[in-house]
Amino acid sequence: MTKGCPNPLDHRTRIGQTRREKTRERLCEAAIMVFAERGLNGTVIDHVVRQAGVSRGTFYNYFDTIEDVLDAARVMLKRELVLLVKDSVDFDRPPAERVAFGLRAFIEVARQNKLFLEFSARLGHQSYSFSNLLKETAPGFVSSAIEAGEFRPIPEGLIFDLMESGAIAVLRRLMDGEEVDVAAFVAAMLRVLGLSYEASVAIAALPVEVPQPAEDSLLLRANATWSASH
Amino acid sequence: MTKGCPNPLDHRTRIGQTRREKTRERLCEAAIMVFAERGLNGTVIDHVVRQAGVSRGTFYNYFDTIEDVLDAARVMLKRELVLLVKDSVDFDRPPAERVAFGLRAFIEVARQNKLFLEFSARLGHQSYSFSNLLKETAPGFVSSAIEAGEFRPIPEGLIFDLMESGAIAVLRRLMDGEEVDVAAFVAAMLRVLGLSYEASVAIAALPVEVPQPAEDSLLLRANATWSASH
Amino acid sequence: MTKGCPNPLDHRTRIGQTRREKTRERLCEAAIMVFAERGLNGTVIDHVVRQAGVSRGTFYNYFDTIEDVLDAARVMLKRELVLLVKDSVDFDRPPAERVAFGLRAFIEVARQNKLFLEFSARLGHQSYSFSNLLKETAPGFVSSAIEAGEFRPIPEGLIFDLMESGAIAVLRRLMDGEEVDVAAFVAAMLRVLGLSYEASVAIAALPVEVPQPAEDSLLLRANATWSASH
Amino acid sequence: MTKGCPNPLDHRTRIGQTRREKTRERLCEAAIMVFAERGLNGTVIDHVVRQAGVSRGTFYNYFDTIEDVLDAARVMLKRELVLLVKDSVDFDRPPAERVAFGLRAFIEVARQNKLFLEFSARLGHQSYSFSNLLKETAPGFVSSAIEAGEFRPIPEGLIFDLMESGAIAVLRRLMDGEEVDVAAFVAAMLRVLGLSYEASVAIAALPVEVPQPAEDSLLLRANATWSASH
DNA sequence: GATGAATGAGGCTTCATTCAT
DNA sequence: CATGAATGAAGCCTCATTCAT
Repeated sequence: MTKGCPNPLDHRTRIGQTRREKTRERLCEAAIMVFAERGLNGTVIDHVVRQAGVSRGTFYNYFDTIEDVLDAARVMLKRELVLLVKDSVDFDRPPAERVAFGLRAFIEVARQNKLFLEFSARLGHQSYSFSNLLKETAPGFVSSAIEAGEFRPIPEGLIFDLMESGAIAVLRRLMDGEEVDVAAFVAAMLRVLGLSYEASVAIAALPVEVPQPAEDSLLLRANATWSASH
Repeated sequence: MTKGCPNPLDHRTRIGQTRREKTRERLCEAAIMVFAERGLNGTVIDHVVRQAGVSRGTFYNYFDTIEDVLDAARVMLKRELVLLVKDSVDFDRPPAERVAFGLRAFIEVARQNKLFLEFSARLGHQSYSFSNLLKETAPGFVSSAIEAGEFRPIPEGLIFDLMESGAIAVLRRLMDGEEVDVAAFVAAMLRVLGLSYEASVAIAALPVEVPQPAEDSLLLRANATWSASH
Repeated sequence: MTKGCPNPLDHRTRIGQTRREKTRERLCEAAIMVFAERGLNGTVIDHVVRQAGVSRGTFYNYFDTIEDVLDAARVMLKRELVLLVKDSVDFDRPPAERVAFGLRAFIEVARQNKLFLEFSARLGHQSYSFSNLLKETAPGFVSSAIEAGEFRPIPEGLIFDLMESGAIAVLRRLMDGEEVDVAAFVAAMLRVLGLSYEASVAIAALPVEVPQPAEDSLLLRANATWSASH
Repeated sequence: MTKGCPNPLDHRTRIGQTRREKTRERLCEAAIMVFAERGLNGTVIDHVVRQAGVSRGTFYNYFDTIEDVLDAARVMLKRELVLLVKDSVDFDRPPAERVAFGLRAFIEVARQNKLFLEFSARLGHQSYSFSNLLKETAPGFVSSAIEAGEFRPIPEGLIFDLMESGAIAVLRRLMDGEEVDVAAFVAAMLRVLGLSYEASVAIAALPVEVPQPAEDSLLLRANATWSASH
């Protein structure tokens, strides 16, 4: 209550927590870069701490295993991606278009963000996964569309699995530098959902606006740091 | 001692090669079992040689790295699978049915052979892969069907990727003990190829005969040994 | 605010010293509990500061090493024990009875105070030691009794060593939950001092009143806290 | 069965086992030296392997922890000591003399073998222990003597504990370079067993022949190596 | 060829200690 | 004084690889 001299303990605590949070983020960012480059199995704690510029001991103040930091990194990435993809989808459009835009937005973000591409492709289904993203972005979305007669019946778990595993297969090709017909992939998924061949191709061909990550986003910052050294 | 064996060196050589081949197979079999249980990263050479009942040094007489023995094991498995799946497909049937039968045969073999299921699901796209299998079983098969108007246009690489990644996703669910609607998966793939929803569902529902591996096949022998200890 | 406190600096200093002393005691108490549980080698500074509820850095304001805090704790315990055992010994009794009472009082205190038992048994001869206690309680006591013809000649150092090492062996058995014939131990020590078998057994069998630690003693407080979590 | 060419496998196996046993002994010997110098807690695996002149990895081919090698070393030492002390005791002598000779032999061996002294004193009751030695050398020996009326009643466990803890206290004094009246200690133990003061002193004063370890004994070899570097 | 003991680089983990706030 | 984040030395342990028999 004393003006001009708030509880010094609180102050110290706040400072400490801020610093703590910052270090944690540095570790996650570093982990993303290392994972992107070496995959989960090629990554050891030493790589991460060196990339983060902290000491080995510091790592253990925040995580117990290399998997733990991957989990944390995944969560951070996912948070940003959900926002990003959500932005790119117009909720007034019919379900098929929303699926098409979401898938393409996801792939385009990866295509334009090499770090993210490597991370997602390499980590495969262990990484942030599209199906989870879809579930979080729009839970029950497919089911309702099926009930509404927009899609034909298919188990929701299956369509999520196919989208995720398919998207990762696409990213893997992109990472290897191969040409990929993204529209064909999107159209295929739409047919899985019951659309006719013609409709699937038409909707998959609609122009899509690729969402741009915010200037200060983890995605952009990490990509910048990472690209600098490649 | 052997009548009609003029050159003892030849004999010894032949005997030696037989023994050599047998040891190699033992190592591969052992590797499959260990990989099925622990995945690629959990597996170390010691596990394999102990399972095979040979000495550590012997391993290096046949392979250089743990990946090498995995490769060899993959090849052996694939050889058996190609035969198995080929058997189950009647080449007089229309392409859609052949795709449906092939996919289902593959999944059913895995469902009935726990060792193979674990191996394929765990190794994921690193394992023997379905798309490779498809390519080897019937190269150009999809393209011709497209040209013949049986399927609608789609890049051959893409459809292979989707089938492989989708099939592995299915196996992973099976391995986790989840219920999987295999027919729905097969129907989805048929729609990707351009069939109508009704046709896809109808063909996916056709009864399929699961091919049985030969008594002395690697698949069956290894599965028996492995199941004995689980 | 305090009436009759002319020099605020003195006041602050005094307050500070009080606080300082209290923190020091908290650390010692905590150390005793941790040592009792994990022994010297299993104990790390972190355990102690967490038990004491202070920060890691604070530890270094009071001690340099983990051994230092053990030393301090030992001193505190010993101070209390000397008083306790002294109370239980009637100085008008003959030397043999005083030895018997002292030994039994010591062992009974440990028997009734689980924390102290674990601490003493685990730390062994590194802990507060009985021979030191004896020396401090009654220096020269044995020598005089020998000169007075109450005991038979034996090097004072040796008898102290035997009592200490023997008592700790007894405590160790108690800690392991074994039955221990304390009277037999006491009688044995009396025979070492030259008493006849019959006399030793008779005196060791005399009823002894176990001294009770004061309500606010370190012994009782720490034991309470510690017992609460076991 | 073939003369002149016994099974080569057997031969190799035998060679291997011999080598294996030798390395194991080297590690134990090394461990004894290191423990003697630094105690259990000051000893780390690196010290032992360096002393043994083998690689770090080799250690793990034989033991899992530093405690394990201590156990093994204890067993080896004990085996030698049992023989040594047994030799020094004339089984025709009365029980009191046998106890006296055994105790003195043990202490004299330690006094003349610096390595063994340090090892026993430092490891304390964790080390090879006298009471175990006594139990193994002559199980039930004390009980029978009590029944025969040679000693007075005392729990066997207690007398063993007192002898062990007392002997170690004596060794500790010796290690610290203090003068120790070994005869007084032995006499004390005899009085514990019920002998009169005069008898105890008389028997403890009997001349004792110190047993000499065999030339190729672990005790002598290790002591030589160790003394060379002190 | 087969064997398995020995090796040592590489990664993991703990914990005493420092120091800015 | 108290705090706790950061540090890095020190020890632990695994495992691919070599090599004498």
